[in-house]
Amino acid sequence: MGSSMKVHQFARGLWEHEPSLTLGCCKTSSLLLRPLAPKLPNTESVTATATAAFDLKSFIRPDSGPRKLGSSDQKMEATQVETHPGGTRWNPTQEQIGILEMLYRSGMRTPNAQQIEQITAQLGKYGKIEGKNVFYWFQNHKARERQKQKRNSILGLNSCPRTSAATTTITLDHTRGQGERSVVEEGPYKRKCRTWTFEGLGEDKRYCSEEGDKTLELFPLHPEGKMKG
Amino acid sequence: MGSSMKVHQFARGLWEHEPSLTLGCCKTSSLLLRPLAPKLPNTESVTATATAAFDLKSFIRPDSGPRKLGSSDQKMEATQVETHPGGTRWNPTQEQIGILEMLYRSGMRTPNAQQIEQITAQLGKYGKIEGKNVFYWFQNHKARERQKQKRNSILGLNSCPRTSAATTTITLDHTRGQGERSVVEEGPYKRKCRTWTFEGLGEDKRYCSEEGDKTLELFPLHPEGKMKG
DNA sequence: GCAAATTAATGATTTATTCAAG
DNA sequence: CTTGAATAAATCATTAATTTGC
Repeated sequence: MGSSMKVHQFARGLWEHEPSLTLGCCKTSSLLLRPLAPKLPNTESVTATATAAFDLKSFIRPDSGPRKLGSSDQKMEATQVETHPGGTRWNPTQEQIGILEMLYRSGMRTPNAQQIEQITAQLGKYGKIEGKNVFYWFQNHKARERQKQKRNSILGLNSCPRTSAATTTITLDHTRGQGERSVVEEGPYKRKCRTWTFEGLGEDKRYCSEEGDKTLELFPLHPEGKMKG
Repeated sequence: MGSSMKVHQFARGLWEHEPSLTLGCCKTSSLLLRPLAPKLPNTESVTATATAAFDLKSFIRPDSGPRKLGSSDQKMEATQVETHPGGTRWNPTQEQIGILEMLYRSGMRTPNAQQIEQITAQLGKYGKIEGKNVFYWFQNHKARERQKQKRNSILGLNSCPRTSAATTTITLDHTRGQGERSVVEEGPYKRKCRTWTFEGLGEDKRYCSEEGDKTLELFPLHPEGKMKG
């Protein structure tokens, strides 16, 4: 709402070729952040006051900006390419796919971090792979199996009464600890239950102090910030 | 490519009370995987062959498994509970919200891993917080601002012609290096462009060897497997 | 036989929905 | 009712297949 205040203008130049940046302060008392704005009253309307020095700039950092076309000399950034031979995206090997499908057929659908770690470790023996690849694979495979099934149920609604015999989808229990299911999840988008009741379970600390800062450890996506070296 | 070779057998152990499973072959020539099924013609029909020994069992690991009812002795896996004092979900402080809104108003929408890391580090000074909280906050805030706006455009379609003046959503460029936008993203679900074409960009190695194994570093969600200490 | 041009798959993201804690 | 968390659906954008012209 209110907000008024201007936001820094930033050099439009667009990051890319190191835009002097000047990230506001930094240097001295970097990070003021106004330790304790009493209440920061009525919701947003953030009045520009409050909040803090802090300079978004230090965050924003567009990273791999636009680039679309032009930009001609790209400097290449080169050399970092290292391995990463031809592809940008994961290109699974037959072994990897085989194992993943096996897991899928055995009923696994949305492996948790721990499982993904293990799977990734194993699949890594057959080719380059990252945890997110495993995650995405399950997401996509699940979704595509679903739509494939929907298609079939619409088109062949009559033929093939039952006895599909093949692929019965073993369905063990990884799914989500449901009691039921076992029939190849179909139906009109039914959710089983999501949160896994893992009340206990690590999750300790993480007061976000300076240290390990594993916060980033396992959260979302966005490959750009691969944090690299 | 080919690779073939075997996968270690793993100690069955876990898997609760190992359900015979017998996922197809296993045992002898573990991991045949049919190095190169010429075409694997008509889609699925997975035939059960292929795939491999490898023992899902070692992966699956029901973790927080079913639990819902029955299943009685769960072995508990216990001890992992650790801290995780009173709350299950992030409870942002005023400072944190203020900063996040500031960033949001400045145009940030989907911060990448690096940005999230920084933001988390900062916000951590005002209270417990994890990277995923930041991520989710942006996701939700964006979505909700959008629907709020949709509501408004439908309801007040007439009143308040334009000149909303307030919050213009500065929109710098973090968003995604677009050229346009700047008008408060609205409209009927319009996408701007996504992939950043950052061909170069670190991303080096990660052949998933044994070492660092940062694979898990930044991938999806699923808090249970917090991997903890 | 190949390589450009198409098309089919499918990896990676983003948006929309849903759930549930507070 | 608000909103953190998570999942599903919709999209994009590459990559491999496949086709086509020479």
